[in-house]
Amino acid sequence: MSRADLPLQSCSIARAVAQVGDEWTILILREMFLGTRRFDDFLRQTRMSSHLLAGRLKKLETLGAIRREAYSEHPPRSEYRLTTMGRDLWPVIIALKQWGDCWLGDGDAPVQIVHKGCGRLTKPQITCPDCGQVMGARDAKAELTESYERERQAAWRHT
Amino acid sequence: MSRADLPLQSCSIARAVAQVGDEWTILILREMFLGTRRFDDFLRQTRMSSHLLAGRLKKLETLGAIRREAYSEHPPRSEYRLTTMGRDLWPVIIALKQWGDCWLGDGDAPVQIVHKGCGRLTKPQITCPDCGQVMGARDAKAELTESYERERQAAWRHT
DNA sequence: CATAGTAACTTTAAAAATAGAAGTTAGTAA
DNA sequence: TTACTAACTTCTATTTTTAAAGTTACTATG
Repeated sequence: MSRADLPLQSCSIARAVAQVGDEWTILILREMFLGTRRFDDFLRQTRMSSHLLAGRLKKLETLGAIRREAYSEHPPRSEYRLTTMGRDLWPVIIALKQWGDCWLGDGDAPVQIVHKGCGRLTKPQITCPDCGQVMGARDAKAELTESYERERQAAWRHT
Repeated sequence: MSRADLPLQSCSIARAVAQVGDEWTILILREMFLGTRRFDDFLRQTRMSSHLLAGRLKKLETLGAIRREAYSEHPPRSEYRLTTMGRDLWPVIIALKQWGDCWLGDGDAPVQIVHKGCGRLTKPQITCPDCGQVMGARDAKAELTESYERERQAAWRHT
Protein backbone atom coordinates (compact mmCIF):
# COMPACT_ATOMS: atom_id res chain seq x y z
CA MET A 1 0.00 0.00 0.00
CA SER A 2 1.26 3.45 -0.74
CA ARG A 3 1.00 6.45 1.53
CA ALA A 4 -1.58 7.85 -0.88
CA ASP A 5 -4.06 5.28 0.40
CA LEU A 6 -3.67 6.07 4.08
CA PRO A 7 -6.51 8.63 4.17
CA LEU A 8 -8.90 5.89 3.04
CA GLN A 9 -8.23 3.57 5.97
CA SER A 10 -10.83 3.17 8.65
CA CYS A 11 -8.25 3.72 11.41
CA SER A 12 -8.30 7.31 12.54
CA ILE A 13 -4.60 7.20 13.38
CA ALA A 14 -3.82 6.22 9.80
CA ARG A 15 -5.97 9.08 8.59
CA ALA A 16 -4.33 11.55 10.95
CA VAL A 17 -0.91 10.33 9.91
CA ALA A 18 -1.81 10.80 6.27
CA GLN A 19 -2.47 14.48 6.95
CA VAL A 20 0.12 15.49 9.52
CA GLY A 21 2.36 12.48 10.06
CA ASP A 22 5.46 13.63 8.28
CA GLU A 23 8.63 15.33 9.42
CA TRP A 24 8.14 18.71 7.83
CA THR A 25 4.47 19.13 8.63
CA ILE A 26 5.23 18.56 12.29
CA LEU A 27 7.99 21.14 12.23
CA ILE A 28 5.63 23.61 10.58
CA LEU A 29 3.14 22.99 13.36
CA ARG A 30 5.85 23.49 15.98
CA GLU A 31 6.57 26.87 14.42
CA MET A 32 2.90 27.75 14.34
CA PHE A 33 2.65 27.09 18.07
CA LEU A 34 5.74 29.25 18.60
CA GLY A 35 3.97 32.06 16.76
CA THR A 36 5.55 31.91 13.32
CA ARG A 37 3.18 33.08 10.60
CA ARG A 38 5.14 33.98 7.48
CA PHE A 39 6.56 31.92 4.67
CA ASP A 40 10.13 33.08 4.94
CA ASP A 41 10.14 32.72 8.71
CA PHE A 42 9.04 29.11 8.37
CA LEU A 43 11.87 28.66 5.90
CA ARG A 44 14.45 30.18 8.19
CA GLN A 45 13.37 28.37 11.32
CA THR A 46 12.83 24.93 9.83
CA ARG A 47 15.41 25.14 7.01
CA MET A 48 13.21 23.02 4.82
CA SER A 49 13.11 23.68 1.08
CA SER A 50 10.68 26.31 -0.12
CA HIS A 51 9.23 23.81 -2.55
CA LEU A 52 8.19 21.49 0.25
CA LEU A 53 7.04 24.29 2.51
CA ALA A 54 4.71 25.61 -0.17
CA GLY A 55 3.31 22.14 -0.72
CA ARG A 56 2.79 21.39 2.95
CA LEU A 57 1.15 24.74 3.65
CA LYS A 58 -1.20 24.14 0.75
CA LYS A 59 -2.07 20.69 2.08
CA LEU A 60 -2.72 22.01 5.58
CA GLU A 61 -4.86 24.80 4.18
CA THR A 62 -6.89 22.43 2.01
CA LEU A 63 -7.39 20.22 5.04
CA GLY A 64 -8.56 23.19 7.07
CA ALA A 65 -5.89 23.12 9.76
CA ILE A 66 -4.50 26.51 8.79
CA ARG A 67 -5.82 29.48 6.90
CA ARG A 68 -4.13 32.09 4.81
CA GLU A 69 -4.79 35.70 5.53
CA ALA A 70 -3.58 38.62 3.49
CA TYR A 71 -1.88 41.30 5.54
CA SER A 72 -1.06 43.43 2.51
CA GLU A 73 -2.62 43.75 -0.92
CA HIS A 74 0.14 45.79 -2.58
CA PRO A 75 2.45 43.95 -2.64
CA PRO A 76 0.48 40.74 -2.06
CA ARG A 77 1.59 39.25 1.26
CA SER A 78 -0.03 36.68 3.46
CA GLU A 79 0.21 35.01 6.82
CA TYR A 80 -0.66 31.52 7.86
CA ARG A 81 -2.60 30.93 11.04
CA LEU A 82 -3.91 27.89 12.83
CA THR A 83 -7.62 27.19 12.74
CA THR A 84 -9.36 25.39 15.58
CA MET A 85 -8.63 22.15 13.77
CA GLY A 86 -4.97 23.06 13.68
CA ARG A 87 -4.83 24.19 17.28
CA ASP A 88 -6.29 20.84 18.27
CA LEU A 89 -3.02 19.29 17.16
CA TRP A 90 -1.33 20.86 20.17
CA PRO A 91 -1.41 17.63 22.20
CA VAL A 92 0.46 15.83 19.44
CA ILE A 93 3.25 18.40 19.41
CA ILE A 94 3.40 18.51 23.20
CA ALA A 95 3.57 14.74 23.42
CA LEU A 96 6.44 14.66 20.94
CA LYS A 97 8.21 17.43 22.79
CA GLN A 98 7.96 15.71 26.14
CA TRP A 99 9.16 12.43 24.71
CA GLY A 100 12.03 14.17 22.97
CA ASP A 101 12.98 16.09 26.11
CA CYS A 102 12.87 12.94 28.19
CA TRP A 103 14.58 10.46 25.86
CA LEU A 104 16.63 12.47 23.39
CA GLY A 105 17.41 15.61 25.35
CA ASP A 106 20.81 16.83 26.39
CA GLY A 107 20.25 18.83 29.53
CA ASP A 108 17.62 21.53 29.59
CA ALA A 109 14.61 21.49 27.34
CA PRO A 110 14.91 24.40 24.88
CA VAL A 111 11.22 25.21 25.28
CA GLN A 112 9.17 25.12 28.44
CA ILE A 113 5.45 25.41 28.82
CA VAL A 114 3.77 27.93 31.07
CA HIS A 115 0.17 27.26 32.01
CA LYS A 116 -1.55 30.61 31.65
CA GLY A 117 -4.25 29.52 34.08
CA CYS A 118 -1.97 29.04 37.06
CA GLY A 119 1.08 30.87 35.75
CA ARG A 120 3.44 28.02 36.44
CA LEU A 121 5.98 26.14 34.37
CA THR A 122 4.31 22.84 33.71
CA LYS A 123 4.79 19.45 32.10
CA PRO A 124 1.31 18.67 30.85
CA GLN A 125 0.25 15.09 31.43
CA ILE A 126 -2.45 12.76 30.20
CA THR A 127 -5.24 12.02 32.62
CA CYS A 128 -8.49 10.11 32.67
CA PRO A 129 -11.34 12.63 32.67
CA ASP A 130 -13.52 10.28 34.71
CA CYS A 131 -11.29 9.54 37.65
CA GLY A 132 -8.66 12.22 37.20
CA GLN A 133 -5.71 9.86 37.41
CA VAL A 134 -2.60 10.22 35.30
CA MET A 135 -2.53 7.71 32.46
CA GLY A 136 0.19 5.88 30.57
CA ALA A 137 0.28 3.05 28.07
CA ARG A 138 -0.05 0.42 30.79
CA ASP A 139 -3.18 1.97 32.26
CA ALA A 140 -5.03 1.70 29.00
CA LYS A 141 -6.67 -1.10 27.07
CA ALA A 142 -7.78 -0.72 23.48
CA GLU A 143 -11.28 -1.83 22.63
CA LEU A 144 -12.04 -2.34 18.97
CA THR A 145 -15.46 -1.97 17.41
CA GLU A 146 -16.80 -5.17 15.93
CA SER A 147 -16.45 -3.96 12.39
CA TYR A 148 -12.87 -2.84 12.86
CA GLU A 149 -12.06 -6.14 14.54
CA ARG A 150 -13.48 -7.98 11.53
CA GLU A 151 -11.48 -5.82 9.18
CA ARG A 152 -8.27 -6.65 10.99
CA GLN A 153 -8.98 -10.36 11.03
CA ALA A 154 -9.73 -10.28 7.33
CA ALA A 155 -6.21 -8.97 6.75
CA TRP A 156 -4.95 -11.98 8.64
CA ARG A 157 -6.67 -14.53 6.45
CA HIS A 158 -6.26 -14.28 2.69
CA THR A 159 -3.17 -12.63 1.26
CA MET B 1 18.50 21.11 5.29
CA SER B 2 17.77 17.46 4.77
CA ARG B 3 15.92 15.17 7.13
CA ALA B 4 19.23 13.54 7.91
CA ASP B 5 20.21 16.63 9.92
CA LEU B 6 17.09 16.73 12.08
CA PRO B 7 18.57 14.65 14.91
CA LEU B 8 21.31 17.26 15.32
CA GLN B 9 18.97 20.15 16.02
CA SER B 10 18.68 21.52 19.50
CA CYS B 11 14.88 21.40 19.39
CA SER B 12 13.62 18.25 21.04
CA ILE B 13 10.61 18.14 18.75
CA ALA B 14 12.90 18.06 15.72
CA ARG B 15 14.86 15.26 17.32
CA ALA B 16 11.74 13.30 18.18
CA VAL B 17 10.44 13.79 14.67
CA ALA B 18 13.69 12.52 13.24
CA GLN B 19 13.18 9.25 15.08
CA VAL B 20 9.46 8.61 14.96
CA GLY B 21 7.94 11.36 12.85
CA ASP B 22 7.16 9.45 9.72
CA GLU B 23 4.05 7.73 8.46
CA TRP B 24 5.15 4.14 8.74
CA THR B 25 6.85 4.36 12.10
CA ILE B 26 3.68 5.77 13.60
CA LEU B 27 1.61 2.96 12.14
CA ILE B 28 4.09 0.44 13.54
CA LEU B 29 3.69 2.05 16.95
CA ARG B 30 -0.09 1.93 16.63
CA GLU B 31 0.20 -1.80 16.02
CA MET B 32 2.55 -2.22 18.94
CA PHE B 33 -0.01 -0.62 21.25
CA LEU B 34 -2.67 -2.93 19.80
CA GLY B 35 -0.49 -5.90 20.72
CA THR B 36 1.07 -6.81 17.38
CA ARG B 37 4.53 -8.35 17.80
CA ARG B 38 5.47 -10.24 14.65
CA PHE B 39 6.90 -9.16 11.35
CA ASP B 40 4.23 -10.59 9.12
CA ASP B 41 1.45 -9.29 11.32
CA PHE B 42 2.85 -5.78 11.03
CA LEU B 43 2.93 -6.32 7.29
CA ARG B 44 -0.65 -7.48 7.12
CA GLN B 45 -2.07 -4.82 9.39
CA THR B 46 -0.17 -1.85 8.01
CA ARG B 47 0.24 -3.06 4.40
CA MET B 48 3.56 -1.34 4.16
CA SER B 49 6.31 -2.91 2.09
CA SER B 50 8.48 -5.46 3.88
CA HIS B 51 11.54 -3.52 2.85
CA LEU B 52 10.40 -0.47 4.77
CA LEU B 53 9.13 -2.45 7.72
CA ALA B 54 12.49 -4.13 8.18
CA GLY B 55 14.25 -0.77 8.04
CA ARG B 56 11.92 0.93 10.46
CA LEU B 57 12.06 -1.91 12.98
CA LYS B 58 15.83 -1.80 12.83
CA LYS B 59 15.83 1.94 13.41
CA LEU B 60 13.45 1.67 16.37
CA GLU B 61 15.56 -1.12 17.83
CA THR B 62 18.78 0.85 17.43
CA LEU B 63 17.12 3.79 19.09
CA GLY B 64 16.00 1.60 21.96
CA ALA B 65 12.25 2.06 21.57
CA ILE B 66 11.67 -1.62 20.80
CA ARG B 67 13.59 -4.79 21.40
CA ARG B 68 13.72 -8.04 19.49
CA GLU B 69 13.16 -11.25 21.36
CA ALA B 70 13.56 -14.72 19.94
CA TYR B 71 10.56 -16.96 20.59
CA SER B 72 12.03 -19.88 18.67
CA GLU B 73 15.57 -20.93 17.80
CA HIS B 74 14.75 -23.58 15.21
CA PRO B 75 13.54 -22.10 12.99
CA PRO B 76 14.79 -18.64 14.04
CA ARG B 77 11.78 -16.50 14.86
CA SER B 78 11.51 -13.29 16.76
CA GLU B 79 9.05 -10.84 18.21
CA TYR B 80 9.26 -7.12 18.63
CA ARG B 81 8.21 -5.50 21.86
CA LEU B 82 8.08 -1.96 23.17
CA THR B 83 10.64 -0.90 25.72
CA THR B 84 9.88 1.78 28.30
CA MET B 85 11.15 4.34 25.84
CA GLY B 86 8.74 3.02 23.26
CA ARG B 87 5.82 2.83 25.66
CA ASP B 88 6.41 6.47 26.49
CA LEU B 89 5.31 7.30 22.97
CA TRP B 90 1.76 6.36 23.91
CA PRO B 91 0.68 9.99 24.41
CA VAL B 92 1.76 10.78 20.84
CA ILE B 93 -0.35 7.98 19.39
CA ILE B 94 -3.29 8.82 21.61
CA ALA B 95 -3.11 12.48 20.66
CA LEU B 96 -3.11 11.59 16.97
CA LYS B 97 -5.98 9.18 17.48
CA GLN B 98 -8.13 11.72 19.27
CA TRP B 99 -7.45 14.36 16.65
CA GLY B 100 -8.22 11.89 13.88
CA ASP B 101 -11.42 10.76 15.57
CA CYS B 102 -12.52 14.31 16.12
CA TRP B 103 -11.61 15.89 12.79
CA LEU B 104 -11.32 13.09 10.25
CA GLY B 105 -13.67 10.47 11.67
CA ASP B 106 -16.82 9.17 10.06
CA GLY B 107 -19.05 8.14 12.91
CA ASP B 108 -17.71 5.88 15.62
CA ALA B 109 -14.06 5.70 16.50
CA PRO B 110 -12.76 2.24 15.50
CA VAL B 111 -10.75 2.01 18.71
CA GLN B 112 -11.77 3.14 22.17
CA ILE B 113 -9.67 3.40 25.27
CA VAL B 114 -10.58 1.77 28.55
CA HIS B 115 -8.86 3.07 31.66
CA LYS B 116 -7.87 -0.03 33.58
CA GLY B 117 -7.80 1.97 36.80
CA CYS B 118 -11.47 2.93 36.80
CA GLY B 119 -12.69 0.48 34.18
CA ARG B 120 -14.39 3.09 32.08
CA LEU B 121 -14.25 4.07 28.44
CA THR B 122 -12.28 7.26 28.44
CA LYS B 123 -10.98 10.04 26.25
CA PRO B 124 -7.69 10.89 27.90
CA GLN B 125 -7.01 14.59 28.11
CA ILE B 126 -4.07 16.83 28.80
CA THR B 127 -3.97 18.50 32.19
CA CYS B 128 -1.67 20.74 34.16
CA PRO B 129 -0.11 18.66 36.95
CA ASP B 130 0.06 21.71 39.21
CA CYS B 131 -3.51 22.91 39.14
CA GLY B 132 -5.20 19.90 37.58
CA GLN B 133 -6.99 21.86 34.90
CA VAL B 134 -7.48 20.59 31.36
CA MET B 135 -5.10 22.27 28.93
CA GLY B 136 -5.24 23.20 25.29
CA ALA B 137 -3.09 25.27 22.97
CA ARG B 138 -4.60 28.53 24.20
CA ASP B 139 -3.85 27.79 27.82
CA ALA B 140 -0.17 27.44 27.17
CA LYS B 141 2.66 29.83 26.51
CA ALA B 142 6.04 28.68 25.25
CA GLU B 143 9.08 29.96 27.07
CA LEU B 144 12.39 29.59 25.27
CA THR B 145 15.72 29.25 26.99
CA GLU B 146 18.09 32.10 26.26
CA SER B 147 20.38 29.99 24.14
CA TYR B 148 17.56 28.62 22.04
CA GLU B 149 16.17 32.12 21.62
CA ARG B 150 19.56 33.29 20.38
CA GLU B 151 19.76 30.36 18.00
CA ARG B 152 16.41 31.26 16.49
CA GLN B 153 17.29 34.89 16.09
CA ALA B 154 20.55 33.98 14.41
CA ALA B 155 18.53 32.15 11.75
CA TRP B 156 16.67 35.36 11.16
CA ARG B 157 19.72 37.46 10.45
CA HIS B 158 22.23 36.20 7.91
CA THR B 159 21.02 33.83 5.19
C1' DC C 1 16.14 56.43 -12.33
C1' DA C 2 19.10 52.42 -11.58
C1' DT C 3 20.37 49.09 -8.33
C1' DA C 4 19.60 46.43 -4.26
C1' DG C 5 16.61 44.19 -1.26
C1' DT C 6 12.39 41.65 0.51
C1' DA C 7 8.36 38.39 0.59
C1' DA C 8 6.33 34.67 -1.29
C1' DC C 9 6.56 31.63 -4.09
C1' DT C 10 7.68 28.31 -8.67
C1' DT C 11 10.73 25.69 -11.61
C1' DT C 12 14.30 22.49 -12.52
C1' DA C 13 17.56 18.66 -12.16
C1' DA C 14 19.87 15.47 -9.44
C1' DA C 15 19.72 12.55 -5.42
C1' DA C 16 17.23 9.80 -2.18
C1' DA C 17 13.31 7.19 -0.60
C1' DT C 18 9.46 4.25 -1.56
C1' DA C 19 6.34 0.48 -3.69
C1' DG C 20 5.61 -3.70 -5.38
C1' DA C 21 7.23 -7.86 -6.82
C1' DA C 22 10.27 -11.58 -6.56
C1' DG C 23 13.76 -14.13 -4.19
C1' DT C 24 16.08 -16.22 0.11
C1' DT C 25 16.66 -19.03 4.34
C1' DA C 26 15.25 -22.21 7.58
C1' DG C 27 12.25 -24.66 8.81
C1' DT C 28 6.95 -27.62 9.44
C1' DA C 29 2.93 -30.16 7.46
C1' DA C 30 0.47 -33.17 4.08
C1' DT D 1 7.93 -34.17 -3.00
C1' DT D 2 5.29 -30.25 -2.90
C1' DA D 3 3.21 -26.70 -0.45
C1' DC D 4 3.37 -23.47 3.12
C1' DT D 5 5.06 -20.16 6.88
C1' DA D 6 7.99 -16.59 9.12
C1' DA D 7 11.16 -13.27 8.55
C1' DC D 8 13.56 -11.09 5.86
C1' DT D 9 16.56 -9.22 1.46
C1' DT D 10 17.14 -7.82 -3.31
C1' DC D 11 15.73 -5.56 -7.37
C1' DT D 12 13.82 -2.09 -10.39
C1' DA D 13 10.53 1.48 -11.54
C1' DT D 14 8.32 5.36 -9.66
C1' DT D 15 7.77 9.08 -6.57
C1' DT D 16 9.47 12.39 -3.38
C1' DT D 17 12.80 15.38 -1.71
C1' DT D 18 16.77 18.57 -1.90
C1' DA D 19 19.20 22.40 -3.33
C1' DA D 20 19.70 25.92 -6.27
C1' DA D 21 18.09 29.25 -9.33
C1' DG D 22 14.37 31.91 -11.18
C1' DT D 23 9.92 34.77 -10.90
C1' DT D 24 6.64 38.43 -9.49
C1' DA D 25 5.50 42.41 -7.31
C1' DC D 26 6.69 45.53 -4.93
C1' DT D 27 9.87 49.22 -1.38
C1' DA D 28 14.12 51.65 -0.18
C1' DT D 29 18.55 53.86 -1.25
C1' DG D 30 21.87 56.66 -3.62
